[in-house]
Amino acid sequence: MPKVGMQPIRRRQLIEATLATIDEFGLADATISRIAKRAGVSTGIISHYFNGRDGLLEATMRHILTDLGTAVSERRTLLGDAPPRAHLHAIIDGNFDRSQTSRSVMKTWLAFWASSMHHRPLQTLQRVNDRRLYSNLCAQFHRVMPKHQARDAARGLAALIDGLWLRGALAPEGLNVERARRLAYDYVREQLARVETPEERSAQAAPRQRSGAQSH
Amino acid sequence: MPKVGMQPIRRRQLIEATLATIDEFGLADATISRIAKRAGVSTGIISHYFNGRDGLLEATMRHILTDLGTAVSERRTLLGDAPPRAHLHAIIDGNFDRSQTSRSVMKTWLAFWASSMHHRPLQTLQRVNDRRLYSNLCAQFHRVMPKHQARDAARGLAALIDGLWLRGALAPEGLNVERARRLAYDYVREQLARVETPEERSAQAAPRQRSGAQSH
DNA sequence: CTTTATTGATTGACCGTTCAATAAAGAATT
DNA sequence: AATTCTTTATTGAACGGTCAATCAATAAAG
Repeated sequence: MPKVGMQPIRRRQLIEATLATIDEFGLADATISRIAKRAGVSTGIISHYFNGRDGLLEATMRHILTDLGTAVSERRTLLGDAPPRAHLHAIIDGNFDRSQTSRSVMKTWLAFWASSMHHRPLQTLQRVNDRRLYSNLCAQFHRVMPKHQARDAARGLAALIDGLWLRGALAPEGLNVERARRLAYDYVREQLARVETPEERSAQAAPRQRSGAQSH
Repeated sequence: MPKVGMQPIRRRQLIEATLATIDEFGLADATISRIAKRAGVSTGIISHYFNGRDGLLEATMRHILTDLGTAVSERRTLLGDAPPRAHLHAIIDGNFDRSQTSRSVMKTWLAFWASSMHHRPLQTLQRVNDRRLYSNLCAQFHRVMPKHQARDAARGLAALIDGLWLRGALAPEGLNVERARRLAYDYVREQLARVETPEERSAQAAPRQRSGAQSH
């Protein structure tokens, strides 16, 4: 066997260079020649390891998504069957993990969001991720409130997270992670406090869950 | 004077064609030849009326922003000094106005957001708009709560609006305008209800009710 | 006639991909 | 230990294609 083991090294280098290049020039002007130069390799190597520019971009998005998934599940596995609030906080914290809140990653995310509307492979990745966030949130809220209410709480929280994140990416001062988390926590608190609000309570009287009363 | 008065007609045509083309192909592939073909004119006309592609894109973003501003202020001028809740609802409604929730406009918005990170003229427009939304919200919340609390309420609501809007643009089923407005209304209600929460009350003293008794 | 409106072929720049050629690292052989 | 040998790694010039901008020429309205 000859010179081997370069693949994982080059892939990491190139994905890193892609993030930096998108950060500096934007997705449209992140040409393979710029990316290759930043990674310190020739352009041909990109096609060799990623089947061209599109493959590299897709791999870059996959990389960020994997980091996000890890950031969330690392926090949640520690929790076991902790109360919903703890899991919701863990999901929030994962979404605002350091790996997701650097300038280059936020910019790349936003670029991919826009691009995913017209690019099938990216669209698939983005939708899988969206649904995962939503259904994780929904499952936790559903532990303490009826399904229709849990759905709305999840929709609201998912939108709030994405919105904080989006505004952080666009704001000149960047994202204030601590404040973003606090605002999301507040939203969780309000939603959980509404569990037994007068309008919702009128139907039943179970102290913890209302497992019998889920009509749409 | 010879043949005159084409400018406003062509400008409207071309902006409309730009929105449709971005909707269909995405910003990166919205070439002047595609836009011109859709508008039924030649490519040269774009440079003639907009000083090139960038000018057309900037004018398109300006056009959407103007519509947004109109949608909001039309609703608010009717209100006079109505209570904060009414103004906040008007701002929400304006942001979810029909002119802002069509597929092509939402897609274009998202594309411009991403692009504005690397393109000065778009960045300026986008930031002016961001600040306008934030400070409008802030001013209304501040009428019934201390400034620091109003700021957080405004930050949260702004993020929620943008997030709902973003997720609507990306979701396969599109944006459910009614539901988005309801979720935003709910957020407003919760924030206004917190006006006299124990933690916040220690400094102030205004007559209000406790424990979730809101009027519509 | 004069000015505005409009065309569309041309031009120059740049981009992604390809591929023949070269380098380098281990394995096999001597 | 020196030598081929073989496979992977890597280069970068060449190619075909596309795009935005330009501009000389034409059309049309007063």
